Amino acid sequence: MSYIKLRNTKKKIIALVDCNSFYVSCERLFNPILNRFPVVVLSNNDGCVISRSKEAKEIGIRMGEPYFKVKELVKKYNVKVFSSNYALYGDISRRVMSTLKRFSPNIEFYSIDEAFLDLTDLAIEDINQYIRELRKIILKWTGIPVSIGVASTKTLSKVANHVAKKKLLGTQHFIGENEEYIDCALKKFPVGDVWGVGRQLNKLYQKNNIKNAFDLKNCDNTWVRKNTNVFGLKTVMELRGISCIDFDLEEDRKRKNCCVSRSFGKKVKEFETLKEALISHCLNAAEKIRLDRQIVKSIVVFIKTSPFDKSQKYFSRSKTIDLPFATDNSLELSKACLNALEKIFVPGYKYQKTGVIFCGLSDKNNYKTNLFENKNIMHANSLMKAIDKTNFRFGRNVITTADTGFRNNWKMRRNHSSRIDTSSFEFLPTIKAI
DNA sequence: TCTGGGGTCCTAGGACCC
DNA sequence: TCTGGGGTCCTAGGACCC
Repeated sequence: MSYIKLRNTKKKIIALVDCNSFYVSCERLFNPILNRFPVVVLSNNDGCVISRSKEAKEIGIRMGEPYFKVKELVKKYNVKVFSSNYALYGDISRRVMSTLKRFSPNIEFYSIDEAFLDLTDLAIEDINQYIRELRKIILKWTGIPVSIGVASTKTLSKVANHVAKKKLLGTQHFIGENEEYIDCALKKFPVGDVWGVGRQLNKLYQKNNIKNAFDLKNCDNTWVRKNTNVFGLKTVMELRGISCIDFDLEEDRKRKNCCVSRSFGKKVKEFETLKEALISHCLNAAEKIRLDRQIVKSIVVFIKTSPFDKSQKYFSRSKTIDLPFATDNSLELSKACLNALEKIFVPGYKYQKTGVIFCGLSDKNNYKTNLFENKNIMHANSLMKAIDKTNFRFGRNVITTADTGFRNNWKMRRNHSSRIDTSSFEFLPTIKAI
């Protein structure tokens, strides 16, 4: 029985390059004194720990843990704490990725701190030496330490990468090794840590006595397909060394959806404040899609209370609005958002979050204008261009609509920002020549 | 007091049609 | 008027990732 089409039986050589404690490494790059301390970076709103230095991991700070729960540890061990600075991390990420691109044209930018490289067709004599060299060059050129795992499939290269990190080797490869060597690593690898196995699948596998990656590799195909989905089976095949998760090589891949949402700094009850936050998110999303030259035909607006708040019943509601014409016009979009919010707002709740999702984005260039569309569309286009240009030059939200308000009493907490800005001269390091 | 945000993909189930 | 099977398309919700 064959569920999955196998395109190419030739064994591949796939490297996964992953930046170590990426956000922490970025902060340390501009402030080397931090190398002497445990460091953590917090999520938006200073909510959870999302990046930890090696030392922070060692004293027992867990990934994703709420900040207020680790404050004791932070104090005790003098941990340096930072609010996230995505502009900085994005910039450093681009430096790392453009360095990697020199090494293989077949590269998939998988996330802000990870990339897959297809090395199959390169003439590499000694793979081990090659990836060690690669690691050294990235550190030298960008200042960011990385780990590299190499194997014949993406899933196995993820395993190799974990092993490299855990053993503090920096690199680990499964290419050219015999089956027993790989199996030995898989036996020590908890099934819940396998790429593609989340909380639910882990629960299912544990219940069926599938404890590690080796157990999963040897599962019966029919059982896996019946009890999970096609992804589940692809993962199993990949553990066997059969590549079935393709590379996405599209470099300027455009997003299909665009979501902007934030938790509030403190809970919000009034419609007015919800409105101000929502419109502000809507304007940010609109600016994002204009930057990508995309337009949107349908939007979802949502409001919700905190699932952790025991003082009230959890409440969450959303509304989808289909626009008469696809657009990137901030004014049209905020009008639609407001309309949706009015329909879903229920007074009496302490809200934690609101947001907007632009769904099914399409390319503005391919869009044919409609006979019934507003004749003022050209004017609207130049207005949006003028707003975007001004905001780019003088800072975000210099020009905005009155609906976003002036009180800003919904804004998130950001008490530990390093405020590093790579486009500012102020942050250039000073070198003393003696 | 304080628990992130932004994506992608899959599936089940409903609506609709022949 | 009632009944059945099978196909397609759409959508909401869930699972997963970093």
